[in-house]
This record gives sequence, C-alpha cells and structure tokens, in this order.
Amino acid sequence: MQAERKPDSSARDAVDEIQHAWLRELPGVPVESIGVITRVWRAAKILGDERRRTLTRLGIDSATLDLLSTLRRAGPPYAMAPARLKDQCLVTAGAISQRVARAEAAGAVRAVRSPGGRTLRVELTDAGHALIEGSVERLLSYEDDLIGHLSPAERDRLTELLRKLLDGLLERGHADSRIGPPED
Amino acid sequence: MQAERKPDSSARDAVDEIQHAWLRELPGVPVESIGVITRVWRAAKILGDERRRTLTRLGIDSATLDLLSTLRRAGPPYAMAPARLKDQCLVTAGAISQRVARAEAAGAVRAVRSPGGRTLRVELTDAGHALIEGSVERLLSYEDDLIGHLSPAERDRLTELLRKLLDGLLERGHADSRIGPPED
DNA sequence: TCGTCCTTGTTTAGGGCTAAACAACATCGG
DNA sequence: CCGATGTTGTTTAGCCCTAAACAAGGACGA
Repeated sequence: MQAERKPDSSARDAVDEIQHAWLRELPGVPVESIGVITRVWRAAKILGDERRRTLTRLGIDSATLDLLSTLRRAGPPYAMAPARLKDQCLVTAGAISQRVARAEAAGAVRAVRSPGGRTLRVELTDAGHALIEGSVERLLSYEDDLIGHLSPAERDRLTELLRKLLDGLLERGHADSRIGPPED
Repeated sequence: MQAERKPDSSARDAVDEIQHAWLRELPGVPVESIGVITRVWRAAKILGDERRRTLTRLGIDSATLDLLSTLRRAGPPYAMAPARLKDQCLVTAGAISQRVARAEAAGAVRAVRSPGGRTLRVELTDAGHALIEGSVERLLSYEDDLIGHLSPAERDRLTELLRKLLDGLLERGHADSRIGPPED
C-alpha cells in the first residue's frame, strides 16, 4: 500500500467534498458508495452533454443515433423487431415507438409489417444508412479524443472495473426487474 | 499483452459485443472509447433507474433529492443562492428555477429575498430538513448495497480512475465550470 | 372451439432538462 | 450622469423519457 487517500486539501475534487460534507453533517451514514456512484453519474452527465453538442453539429440527436446505430451494427439486412431494439437500447417499449416514429418521419427508417401482417420490422433506409455512418465515425473519433488523457493501461483497467460493476448490477435484479412482488 | 483478456466468446458482455460489431461492420473506426464511455452510460442508466424506483418508494424524486441534499450538506444555515446551486447540481439555471418552484410548492424549501430585495436565497424548511435526512440515509444504505459486489480495493481503484477521467473531462471543453475565484 | 394468458406494440399524461429569449440589477469608465 | 456590459434568475418552446392504460394477436389447456 503506497500513499493512501490522505485528507490533503489540495487533492480533493468536488465529489470528495460531497463525501466529506455528508460525513461531517450526518456522521454514521454510509458514504462509501458516493465515490463510485456520484462519479459515474457526473462522468455520464458530462459525456452526455458533450455528445449532445457534437451531434447537434452533425444534425442528429442522441436518441436517433442510438436507434440507427443498433440497426446498422446488426449488419445485413439492417432490420430488427421493436422488442429487440428495446432490449439493446435499454429504454422502454414506449420510447422505442416514439423513436421509430421520429426516425421514420425523418426518413431514416421504415416500419414494415411482414406478409400477412404478422411481425413488425424496423428497417434502415438508404438515407438512414448514410446518416448513421457519417455520424458514427466522427462521433467515435471525437470521443476517443475526449478520454485521451487516460493511458491505455488506465483505460483497460477502467473498462475492466466498469464491466465488473455492470455485471453485478445486472445480476442484482435489474435483469429480471419485471418480476417480484411489491414488498414493503 | 494478451495475458488475461483474450477474445474468448464466453467472456463477452453486451458492450464488448457492440465494440466487436462496429469493428466488423466498419473496420477502421476508433472503437477504443466505447469500452469506457458506453459502460459509464449504462452504469449511470441502471443506477439512475434503480434510484428512481427507490426514491418513488420514499416519496421524493431525484431532482428534488439533489436540490435538498445540496442545501443540507452545506450545513447551517441550510441556504444558498440559485447560482451556487446551479454550479453544484450541474444543471442549467432554468432547471434550478424549476426545481426550486417544485420544491417550494411541496413545502421543502422557501425562496427568500434579502432585505432590500438584493439577493435571493433558497432555504431548507423544517419539512425539507426532515424529508432529506430520512431519504439520504436510506438511499445511501441501499446504494452501498448495490455496489457491494466490488471489493474495497476494487472500489478504491475504480474511484481513482473515475476521478482521473472526470478531471480530464472538466479540463477539456467543459472548463467553464471552474470559473470564478478559487476560494472565498 | 373457446377462453384465458402472455407477449407486443401504441398512446397518453406527466415529469425533467436544455437552450435561448427576457427582465432586472449592478458595475464602471468616460 | 450615462450608457455599455456583465451577472442573475425566470420563462418558454421543444425534446425525450417513463409508467400505465390500451389494443391485438398468438398459444395452449380443458
């Protein structure tokens, strides 16, 4: 164990301040999680703000990007059922309906009913194809730059720890969040 | 180099799949950042969903919790100007106005104009005080549990890396959050 | 075959946020 | 004293999401 996190006033960031403030104001509450959870949120917030601004310049919004990306990444035939989109995009079914409606109005996708009116398929149009490829390339380049201050080793380690965090969160009951009685 | 993590099909998570899919579909795009950025988002999303559900049970919402927490953490006299709230809460001034309006309607805060109508102060009411303390304690306990699958060493390391990530992000384009005199 | 149940997708009400336009004051050099 | 400017806070328009109520098909046992 080398230098531990010493309460040196010079090395505290905003989140450390929050943690210390709670310790001072409500001694006894478990503040351990703040260091991880609040930082995850703040990083997500900043990255999200940054992405929104970048995408505005590229003429697309983050919800549509997510939808088109999912279709494009899947490879030919670049089509998918809403239920699958919902699983991959991590939003509710209602949100998918709205995203598809917006993207369809913008000409980027097409909702097609299989012969016989059986299942629904959301397909990427040629325009959608062009839009998503240009956006993704530029966005990824930009974001690669955004986290460029981390060394490759640090990124790997961070990736690994985040994967473990996510893994645990998913197992915890978010995976099957639809089950379970309302306990109280 | 490839000591531990080889592209074994058994150890891939959803984010690895996304990364590999882009590599396959658009060779050449810089997918490095996905491992970090997408995981940060997904973790934030799950933690946010989880928090929303927990807070609904506790009778408060996440925006109000953020506002009241900030006032409570500051210590006596539990009051602050909107501009300061905006800096600490990481949202726009408009969002603060709306949060204060909602919290005031709920009786948790009071917006007071200093004698002479000079500055505005948002104060925590007794009801707000009671509400926030009960909520914070239970929420922190719950969240501590949520990330309980990480060992203390892993949490420390994750905290450290996230701090570095945030640090770099703030320095980059988002530097407008550091304006103003360093101390007061 | 019927009725129940489950899965799917849409619609709607309501919440929350950002960006941008405003309004109200304060500051300060001419 | 005055106008240019900067700071502060509110309002409004528009976006996006969730939760919940609905609407339609299948699927399957009795």
